[in-house]
Order: sequence, then structure tokens, then C-alpha cells
Amino acid sequence: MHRVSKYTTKQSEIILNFFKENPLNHFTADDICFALREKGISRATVYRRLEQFVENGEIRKYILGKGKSACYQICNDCEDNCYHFVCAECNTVLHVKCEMLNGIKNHFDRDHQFVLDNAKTVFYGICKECRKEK
Amino acid sequence: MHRVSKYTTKQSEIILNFFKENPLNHFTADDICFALREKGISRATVYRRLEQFVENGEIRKYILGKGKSACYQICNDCEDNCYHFVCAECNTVLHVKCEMLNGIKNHFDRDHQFVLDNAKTVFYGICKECRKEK
DNA sequence: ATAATTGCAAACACTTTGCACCTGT
DNA sequence: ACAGGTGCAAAGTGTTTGCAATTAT
Repeated sequence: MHRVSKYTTKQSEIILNFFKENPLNHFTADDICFALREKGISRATVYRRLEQFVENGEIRKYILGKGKSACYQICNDCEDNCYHFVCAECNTVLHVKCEMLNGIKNHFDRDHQFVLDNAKTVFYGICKECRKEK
Repeated sequence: MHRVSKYTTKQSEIILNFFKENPLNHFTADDICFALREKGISRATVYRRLEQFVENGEIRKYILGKGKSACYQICNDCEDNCYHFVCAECNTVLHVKCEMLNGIKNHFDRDHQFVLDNAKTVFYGICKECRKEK
């Protein structure tokens, strides 16, 4: 894994810590700016660091369907065998490790000659909770 | 299916026909504007009609990872059992009907209580051709 | 010392919108 | 006749960038 960031700074630590403190939630760049608004971190730095964290594999970027802004969430333990579901209703991101899904990766590879990138692939649908509400 | 558009116009026909004439390709709003630049259709109309076509289910919208602009492609025969792969390298969209993939839909449903929406879900990875080139 | 990072403001790319005029039904 | 659609230009959103000053190594 090639590290993009060479220096750790006060700002980069604050941003990354914010993600670490909220491992179950995902945030837009704007959410981060708002949450850290008292810390005096510029919007440009937020965007630049988010990009680096993504490239470093420390956080993950989602393009959620409805709104247009990208969402970011920490990804401590999301290795190759972690898949991501996004509920189109409540926008919750579920991280799932599943043998069956590893199976489809192999299936893509073998039968469609397509190397699935599950860091980039996000499954959209309706989660358990939201389904109940209907 | 609830039709959003009530009137057919010269412009809407030109746009939809363009998609029909190019069923294998996907286009950004900008591509459409460029391709139809001689027809005198405003950018606003292109965007408004694309949105309608998507809601009508006539064309499909993709958010491709890298670039930020949405892509649109006609979807004559993309029913529930059609899945979409996007090559992160060449951005080709592959439409695939596959029993195995129908299986994963059931798997999501049964084992993860998650209703997969395969109109919204796009699989990202590297296609056969692009893999060869490396 | 010096390469990376930051903040600012300006630029950008893509998309949406208000409004007056036009068109399909 | 009139609801719906169009074009224009302006405004919005989300993100990126050039540059001079600052900071981590």
C-alpha cells in the first residue's frame, strides 16, 4: 500500500480521529467541516486529506445515489473480503463479510472474466429496518 | 410505471431516438448536448428530459466512479434480472443476465434481510480487455 | 533545510432553477 | 385554452487548485 501522505499534521490527526471515534457512521466532506468547525481546519484540507485517506485505504468513499456528495467512513477492518450494502432509504452502510459473496467474486472472475473490485462496488437496496416500516 | 412526461415534443423524441440508435453506448449529459448540438436543444432540456426518462424507466443512470458526471444508457430489455458491470478502466458498461447473480439476490434477501436493487447496483472492476493490457 | 501541508479565495465542473415565451393536446 | 415543455442566463452544489505562508521531518 503506497502511502500518499508523508507528514502527519495536527489537522490530519483531528480528521482521522473523528472517523475513528465514529466508526459506525459515514460523513460527507461537509459533515466533517461542520463537526470540526471549531478546530479551524479549512475545507480544502478536509478534501485533500479525505482523498489521501481513501488512497491509503484508511477510509472508504461512497457515492450515495440520491444526494450527490460523496460519503466517507472509516474502514478499520475492511480487507478484500468485506462487502458494502447501502440502504437507499436510510443511507446506512452495512459492512458484511460473507463466504457467499466471496463466491460471486470468483464467479465474476471465472465466468465473466471480470475482476470485481469490492472496494468500489456498493450494493444498493433496502435494509431490514426500512423494509419493516412499509 | 408512472409516466412523468405528459407531452412528446420534437426535443424529447430527438433525445430518446439518439439513445435508441446507440443502444450499446452510454453518454453523459454533455455527450448528448454535443452529439445533438446542431438540433438546437438546450442543455436544460437535456437534463430535464434525461431525468424524466430515468423516472420512466426508459433509460438508466449510472454514477461512474472516476469522473463525476452521470452516464445514461437506454435500457430496452433491462428488467429485474439484468446486472451491470462497469470497467473502472475503460468505463464500458456490460449488461449481464445470469442465473448465478439472481442467486445472490435471493441470498441477500434470505441471509442478510436486504432487498437488493439491481437497477441501482453497479459492479465495478476490470473487464477482460483491460486486464489483458496489463 | 526542504519537502509536504495548509488556508484562502478563486476557479471549476456538473446540474438545477426562475421566468417569459412556445407547443402539444 | 391551458398544462406542460423550452431556452436562456443566472444561481447552486460539491469539489479542486494556484499560491504564498507555515509546519513536519
